[in-house]
Amino acid sequence: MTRSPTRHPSLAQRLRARGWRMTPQRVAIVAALDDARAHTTAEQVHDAVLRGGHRVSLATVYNTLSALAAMGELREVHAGRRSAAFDYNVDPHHHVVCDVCGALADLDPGVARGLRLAASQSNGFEVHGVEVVFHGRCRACAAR
Amino acid sequence: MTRSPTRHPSLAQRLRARGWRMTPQRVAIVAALDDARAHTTAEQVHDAVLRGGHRVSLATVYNTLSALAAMGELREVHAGRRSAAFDYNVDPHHHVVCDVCGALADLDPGVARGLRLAASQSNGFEVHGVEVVFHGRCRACAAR
DNA sequence: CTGCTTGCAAACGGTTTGCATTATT
DNA sequence: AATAATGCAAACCGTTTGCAAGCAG
Repeated sequence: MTRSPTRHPSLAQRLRARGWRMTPQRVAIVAALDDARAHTTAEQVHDAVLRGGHRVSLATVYNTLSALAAMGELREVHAGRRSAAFDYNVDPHHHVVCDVCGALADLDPGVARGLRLAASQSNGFEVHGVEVVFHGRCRACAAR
Repeated sequence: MTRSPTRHPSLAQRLRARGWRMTPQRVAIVAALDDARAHTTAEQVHDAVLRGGHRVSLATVYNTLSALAAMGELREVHAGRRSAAFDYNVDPHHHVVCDVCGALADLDPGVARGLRLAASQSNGFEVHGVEVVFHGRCRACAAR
């Protein structure tokens, strides 16, 4: 089969290809992200790394996640007043966030399809992205 | 002309009607809000009050704006990582925010009309509100 | 006179940074 | 060896809070 040798399927490989030094800390952080494959905060990633038996400072987790977000390997989501979430899924989609417990869930990607165009016509604004966050109560919190 | 005596057109009057003690600090804050009639941060309101020759602590501004938001007289908007904005316009509408200078502008209220229903069908989620924030660069920042 | 409101200053929580040390390439 | 990444602790910034003093109703 013909496969371009410059394609790197895993996150770790893509980072290596970008010239990233793959320190044990970065390996552990990337492993935690691959394992979760979901919205995670810096603290959650840090906890997961520690639980895995590795010692990484929270500052390094923050720096690493921010760098990954800056290069488009993660998407940073600021939902409400709580801490930032880093989304493993970088495809365009939106979220619902629970006002009570802060839970973050995905919304159908078909929703809000025509919105981007509409925004670009607003005040000569140059649109880079859209953050659509519905807030309310998740099923669990609404039940009690 | 027939006008109900229980209707209070001004913000100050509505607050009085709710039993709020109209201290000089609150009068000054409300005056600043009425004057701006726009998105303002706590700091901006504080500055405006000081410029008007009144002495109000920043803590009081924060407490007052939060209370007004809690009673629906302002809408709190969290756009991106910057500080919260308090929106004088509480009617449903959305925003565009500049990644460079943080400027916040309104978006056509017709946009995103069907979104709320869609969200309410997501995971049994009970929707209280929607924050739709487009980000990118405003005309001024895109020009330089 | 009652108790809500204020101001201060300190605490707070998430995040970033300066700098000396360490480790990858 | 050269250079990039780490850890620590302190700084940071927006926001909140505890408590004594003040003032509106």
